[in-house]
Amino acid sequence: MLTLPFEESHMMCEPRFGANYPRESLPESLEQERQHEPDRANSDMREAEDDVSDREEDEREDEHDEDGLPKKRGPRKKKHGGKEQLDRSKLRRQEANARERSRMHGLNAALESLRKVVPCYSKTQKLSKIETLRLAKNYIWALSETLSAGKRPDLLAFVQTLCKGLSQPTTNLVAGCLQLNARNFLTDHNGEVMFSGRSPYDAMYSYPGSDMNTPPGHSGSSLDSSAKPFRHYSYSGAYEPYYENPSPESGSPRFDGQLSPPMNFNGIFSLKHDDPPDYGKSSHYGMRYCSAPGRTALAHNSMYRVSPEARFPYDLHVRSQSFQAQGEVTAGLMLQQKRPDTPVLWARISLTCQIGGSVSLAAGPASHRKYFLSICELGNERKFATDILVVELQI
DNA sequence: TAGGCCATCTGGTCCT
DNA sequence: AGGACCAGATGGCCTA
Repeated sequence: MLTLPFEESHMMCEPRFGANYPRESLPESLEQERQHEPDRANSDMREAEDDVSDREEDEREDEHDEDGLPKKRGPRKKKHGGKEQLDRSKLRRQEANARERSRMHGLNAALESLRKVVPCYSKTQKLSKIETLRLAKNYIWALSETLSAGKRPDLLAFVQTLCKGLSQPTTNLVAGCLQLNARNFLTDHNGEVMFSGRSPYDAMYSYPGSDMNTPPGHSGSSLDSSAKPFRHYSYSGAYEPYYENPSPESGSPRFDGQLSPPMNFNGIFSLKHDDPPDYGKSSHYGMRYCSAPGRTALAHNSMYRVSPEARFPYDLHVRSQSFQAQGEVTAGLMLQQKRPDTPVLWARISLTCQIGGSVSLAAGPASHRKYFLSICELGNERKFATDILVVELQI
């Protein structure tokens, strides 16, 4: 960013505007403050210190008290020696700057490694330092709570704990990050898993059945309707070392310092950042289609409507009227949130078509206001139109 | 354009 | 004495 090569650092060491900011122009009060509270002196005042220190020393020689006697004073500062000493002083300052720079880089590196082990790691959209620290604190807290509870927590409670004190954008990010991982385990209205695809994370890390891992007596959360699709907690990877592997040091691949927590391992950010520039900035949301190269657009005039079940202050917009469907197609549906102050924790979307073929529901992070539909096995060369699009959002 | 975030410089303080 | 650490100041970049 502003990093300059060390060779150029001497340019930065020059007084930035102190040289052009004569002390005579300082307000008297500031000048007095500077003398009596050196720790609060502004750096611009400090800038010229080197240049004026000798002059100050000379001026003090003439200071006398009310009785005309020389003021008592402490040990006098050593005057700058010759040019050599001045150069040495500058050199030491430059070295100190370099050390400080290096120290801050180390600090930033540590912060970066922290970013990688808290939820929502993204190379392209980094959490700020303060948000990283807050999220890390919340994450530790949430995991500690989970450990002391001895059972898998409610998703909502977990997310809420994670998001405490975070800014709204970070809150959205975290919530969305968690929920997108759960999209493959969503259930339809009958409670059946409709999408059996496996995410890269699933492929890498075996996922325990919730029934096997639910401690006795844990009959689900009080938010049954909302939590139902997430009975396989997407964020369970964070707990799996605890549930599956009693010893965190026993070689779990999840926290080897190389991988982000599983909840980040689903490409949500790649989706996000692969967006065209105008996509993310658009205030209107509609259908968006992401198809692999070579896939053919097969259908047009898809019709959508929000079912009466849609019960929230959202608008549904169709961005495009065509599907590209051959083999598997992923389409994106975006919703416009009328009340951005109200966090939406998850979305469930179901889609039926006039033609045959399996249509899977999908869901995404409501907080990102993007919902990706997976439409599989629609068949080749067959046009179709969607009949009903049901969107449910949990607020 | 204001505000947030950041890197850097800088001097003071503490520690070895 | 010198390095580490800290906090204030400053200016650049980015975004709403």
